[in-house]
Amino acid sequence: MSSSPPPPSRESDPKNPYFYSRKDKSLGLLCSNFLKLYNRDGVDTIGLDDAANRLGVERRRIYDIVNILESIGVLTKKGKNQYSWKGFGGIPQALDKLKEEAAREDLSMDGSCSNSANVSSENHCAGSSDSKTDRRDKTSVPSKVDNRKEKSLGLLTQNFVKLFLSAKVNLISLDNAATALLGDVHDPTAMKNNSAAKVRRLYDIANVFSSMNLLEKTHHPESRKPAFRWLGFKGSLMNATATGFSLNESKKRAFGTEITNILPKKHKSDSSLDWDSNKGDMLMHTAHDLKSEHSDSLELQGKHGSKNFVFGPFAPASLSKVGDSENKDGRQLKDLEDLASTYRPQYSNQALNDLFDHYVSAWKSWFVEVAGKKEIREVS
DNA sequence: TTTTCCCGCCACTGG
DNA sequence: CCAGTGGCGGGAAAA
Repeated sequence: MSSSPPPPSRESDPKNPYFYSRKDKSLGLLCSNFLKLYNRDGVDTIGLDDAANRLGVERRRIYDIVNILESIGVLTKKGKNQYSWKGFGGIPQALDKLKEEAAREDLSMDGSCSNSANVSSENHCAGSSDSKTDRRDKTSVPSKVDNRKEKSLGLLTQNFVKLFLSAKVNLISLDNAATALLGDVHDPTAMKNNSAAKVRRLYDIANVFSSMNLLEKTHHPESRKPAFRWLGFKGSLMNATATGFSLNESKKRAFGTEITNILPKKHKSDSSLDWDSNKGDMLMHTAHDLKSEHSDSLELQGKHGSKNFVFGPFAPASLSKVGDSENKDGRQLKDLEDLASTYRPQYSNQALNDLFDHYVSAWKSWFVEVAGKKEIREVS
C-alpha cells in the first residue's frame, strides 16, 4: 500500500503516444477537431460515417457532438446520416430563440411564493410541444416512460443554455445546474441520486462548449465548488482555428479589448459593435490551411490498433484565464462592474444590448446578496 | 478520497 | 428482420 504516485505523465515528451490519456479522447478535443474539419467554406453537408472515420472515433461519439451542436444552431439534421452545416453564424439566432423560450417558460411559472436568493433559476417542464401533460391514462397516449426525447442530450443542452440566458448570473455551480436541470423540482417519488447521472451529461456538454469557447469550466471564487462560466458568443470566434500554429497565440489576458478573438474591428468602437462578416463563416480568415494536409492515408481506421494519429497540436484550453485576483466580497463586485463596462456585448441584436445592462445590475444585486448573507457559503 | 467523464452495452426508432 | 440513434451508468483516470 505504500504510496503509489501515479505516473505524473510528464508531457515533456510531446511525442509519446504510448501513454493513454483521457484527455486525448475527450469530447472537447473531438469537438475541436470536428469544428476544424468542417468549419470551412464549401462545407454544407456532413455525413456521420465520414465524420467518424475522419476523426477516428466511434459513431456513438459523433452523435454526442452533433446533438449538442444542433442544439445551438451550428448544425441541423437533414436526414439519415446527414447533417447540414450552418456554422457559428447560427448561434446568435439559436441563443436568441432559446432566451425567448426561457422567458416564456419563466413567465408561466408563478413566482408568488418566496423569491429568496435562489441562485439557480429552475425552469421546469420543457413541455415543448406535444400535449399538455397527459394524465396517467394509458389509453393511447404516448409519453409514458418514453421520455426519451425529454431526456435527450439536446434538450438538456438547451435547458442548460437557457439557464444562463435567463438567469442573472453567468456563473453557475455544477450542482446548481444539475439540480435545476434535474427532471424538475417535483417528483416526490424519489429524487434519487440521478443528479449524479445528469452530472455526467453536464460534463459532456461543458466540454463541448468550452471547446467552442462558449463557456468555461471554473470554480467558485471563494469555494472550491466546480462551476461553469458562460462566456457567451463573444467568447467564440476562437482563434484556435488555424491549428494553433504557435504564431497567433498572443495570450494577453487583456480584458479591455477582447478575449482571444480576431475580430476585424479592432477598435472598440462605440456600442454598435456589429460583428459583421457573418455572411458565411466569419473567423477563419486566417485560413492557413495546413501544409500538406496529411494525405488521405489515414483510411486505416481499424477497430483496433491504429486509433491515434493526432490531427494537430491544437490548443483548446488555456484561454485567457480570468486573471482577476481572488479578492473577497466587495472587491469582486467592483471587478464585475469594471468588467461589465469594458465588456461590450456583441449580440447581433440591438435589443440584447439593452438586456445586457439588465444583467449587469442583476449581477451586482446577486453578488451583494450573496456576499451580504455571510459568504459564498452554500449547502454542500 | 472525490471529481471528472470515456466507453460501449443495449433499448429504442424507423424502415 | 436490420441499421441508425442515442440513453445510460460502470468504472477508471485525473485532481
